[in-house]
Amino acid sequence: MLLRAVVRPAEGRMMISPDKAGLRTGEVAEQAGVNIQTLRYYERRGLLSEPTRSNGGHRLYPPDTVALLNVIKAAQRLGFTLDEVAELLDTGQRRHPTADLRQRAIEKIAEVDAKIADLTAIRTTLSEVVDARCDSLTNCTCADCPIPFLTIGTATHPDGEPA
Amino acid sequence: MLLRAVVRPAEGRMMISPDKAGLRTGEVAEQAGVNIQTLRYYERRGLLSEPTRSNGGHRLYPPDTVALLNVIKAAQRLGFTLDEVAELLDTGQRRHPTADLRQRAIEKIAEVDAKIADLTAIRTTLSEVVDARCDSLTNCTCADCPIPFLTIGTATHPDGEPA
DNA sequence: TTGCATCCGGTACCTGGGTACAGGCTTACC
DNA sequence: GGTAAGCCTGTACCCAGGTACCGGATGCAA
Repeated sequence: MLLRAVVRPAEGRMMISPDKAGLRTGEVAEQAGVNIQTLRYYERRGLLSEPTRSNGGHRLYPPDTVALLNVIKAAQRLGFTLDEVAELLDTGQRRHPTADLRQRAIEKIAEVDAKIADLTAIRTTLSEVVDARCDSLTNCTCADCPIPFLTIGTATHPDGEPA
Repeated sequence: MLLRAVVRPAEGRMMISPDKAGLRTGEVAEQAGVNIQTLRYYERRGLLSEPTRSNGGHRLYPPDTVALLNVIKAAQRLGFTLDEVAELLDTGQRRHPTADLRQRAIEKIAEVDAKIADLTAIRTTLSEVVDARCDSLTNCTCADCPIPFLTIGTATHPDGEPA
């Protein structure tokens, strides 16, 4: 397992989990910076597998859960939906996933490249705007106006799916 | 006005708008690849200004509306919310917007740079996955596994706002 | 002037990604 | 054993960004 979470020693008396038992929802939520409800939401969505439980039914998470949540958050910020993340994680846990994982990775690279290209284009435009050559988004009076970044971006969703 | 829409001659008998009157909702929607409802939604949201009307109350859009919709769609794909787009467009139409527009552009550049950095990081990871060095997202057995792209991405939303 | 496509406003609904709340049970320290 | 923090399930709600549907009015060509 490569996702090694940094499990800090618990601080308050309430937050100390018994040795070896696992992290409680509050601990995981705090360390990962997410809401407790979000943990259960992710469990429902299949992003987190069902953790073990205490005798009383409280969830006890393995310590690498925090790192996993960071993976999820990073992937989300990069434009992957929760379904895609779930799928990727699921794929990553199967027996001989190599070919499948590779294929998904190849597809994702194309998407990522398209996004980078779009962002780079708009970044260029923004820079030129900052360089005071533009005074308006729609009524710019400057000569060789950079604003029509309109033409970019059509590659991000090549299949025509809405953004 | 720099947004020059390519106004194709109308094709069917139903879709011919009277000369000079402007484009009808259906024409705009079709040419821009959006739903008619979306046009009215954007109008409510302030992204499209209220078009002129026929005597009977039907909307008649200026021809550059199609190009404007392409701007909106491009900006959206790049992670701008409709509110942000509306604000930018609005700013662009004011009397002396230069300083304001520049400031917004500067702020956006930082965001865009962060996103590009994130995407570049994940792209690298994906490439390495494709290079067959990884067989799993969460249980990879390869030596110097690239998968913890977990650490990236925290710069995209520096103010802690959710993704 | 009829007939059909299109458009109108209004309202309700949908998906994705969460959050909040209620009412009750556990945990853990004293 | 008492007590407060924390957790449980279930359900409802929120926001963004659209979409769908309704009953009725318009546009326009034949």
